[in-house]
Amino acid sequence: MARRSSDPARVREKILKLAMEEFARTGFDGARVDRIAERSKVSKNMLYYYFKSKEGLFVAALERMYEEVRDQQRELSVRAHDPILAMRQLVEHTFQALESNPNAIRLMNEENKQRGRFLRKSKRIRDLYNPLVETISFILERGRVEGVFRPALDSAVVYMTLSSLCYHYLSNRYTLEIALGKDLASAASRKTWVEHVGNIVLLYCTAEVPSTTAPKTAVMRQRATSDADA
Amino acid sequence: MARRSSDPARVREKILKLAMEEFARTGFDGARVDRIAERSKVSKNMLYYYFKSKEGLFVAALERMYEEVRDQQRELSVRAHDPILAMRQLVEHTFQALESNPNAIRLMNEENKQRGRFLRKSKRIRDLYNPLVETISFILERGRVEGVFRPALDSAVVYMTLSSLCYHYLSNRYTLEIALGKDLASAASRKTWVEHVGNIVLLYCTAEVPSTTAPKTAVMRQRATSDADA
DNA sequence: AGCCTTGTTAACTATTCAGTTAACTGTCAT
DNA sequence: ATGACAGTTAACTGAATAGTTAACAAGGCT
Repeated sequence: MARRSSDPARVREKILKLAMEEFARTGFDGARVDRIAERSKVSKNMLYYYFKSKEGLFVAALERMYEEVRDQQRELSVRAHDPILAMRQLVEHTFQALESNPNAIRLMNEENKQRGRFLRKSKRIRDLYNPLVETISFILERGRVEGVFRPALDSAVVYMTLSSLCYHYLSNRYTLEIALGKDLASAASRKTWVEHVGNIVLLYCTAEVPSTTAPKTAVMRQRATSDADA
Repeated sequence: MARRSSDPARVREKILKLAMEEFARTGFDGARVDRIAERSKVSKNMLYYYFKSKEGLFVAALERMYEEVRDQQRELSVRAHDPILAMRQLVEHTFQALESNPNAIRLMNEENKQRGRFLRKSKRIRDLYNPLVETISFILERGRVEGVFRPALDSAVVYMTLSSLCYHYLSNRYTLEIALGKDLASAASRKTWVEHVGNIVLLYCTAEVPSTTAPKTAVMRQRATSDADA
């Protein structure tokens, strides 16, 4: 026994991956250290060897998740296009990113449930900037210069608006379905919602540059295709 | 021992109240039956006597929470006023209701985390309709008749929009603060955000009734006071 | 060759937790 | 009055859980 695996880094990595799954699936309190060990096919003490405690492992999982999200958002480069199209693509990208990474939503929810107590423990996470906000700034500036967006738009507000609308739809699917008696899981519902989010964000960005009516017309031309509305 | 309390209903009620606290604070997995019993100052078996199991207690707590939320929303009667003002008041009310009832947010989050598994167990909850959607319908209709809102607005979409924007701000405060490096807890931030949500929703409701420009002007007059934006 | 360091296992421990049991106590209908 | 029933308690049980220990195995350094 105690045979040496070829590659310790890989073992650590495997534990981390399985931990992310477990923590995302069940939350911190629901997660079972034994289960993570079993699934990683290493002895439980390995988790303690590499991560020191259940909390240590959770923080490591969170950090990794944030890094993955950042990398995913870095890959986005809608920057080339016209601002209205770019903003619409950014909304779509944001929604798709969240949709395709449910673990990220669940881990963030867990973190909020714990009132940010784990975030406080990780300088690493606190230092991880969010490239999405920069991308938004870029698009807003471009739009302002071209005269399609109003001036003095705050990228943080735009970020919060679009991410709230995308995130909540996915994160609170079950209670929303109860409140509305609608199915939100279907591809059709999702598509309609994403279009709605795009409309809303663009409406906000283009509204009231009182001298120009041109931009608004542009948005609405696109809106026409989508607005049967969920 | 085994002294008889004056009022069994009150005992049951006390257990339920403390259970709501505990489940909201720590989630289902983090909640401790012993702790609820201790705080309710009854023996643990009382919880099992009245609610059968930890799950039974959780479902009862959820049901109660939904009833409270519904009652709270019933009390709202912005119906009298002009539609634009009414919508703005409705947004404010929604935000305040969520803000003043953090347990509700936490229990709903828990329910979503569990993929609606407890909702499925409670016909009671599934039958609890949400009066807010009706109120929105009412305001939208009024607005349509008066020509300030566009026709064919879907109340469910308006509901999802405003509740996402209010809920997410409160529910995901910690991760949002990390992403943006801003304080969202201050009264000032909250006020600005609520105004922003009002603006966005009204923008959506009033946009593109192409013949009339009057309503838009009305919205914007109000917006002027608020839009330093978060 | 020998030994220190890193990686690894299996078995153990102490505690915590959901749920159970058995006994007891007032109250109310007969 | 009496006995069934609803309400209540304290103590118990068995399983699960986070974390620990001791021993050991393979490379690399001297």
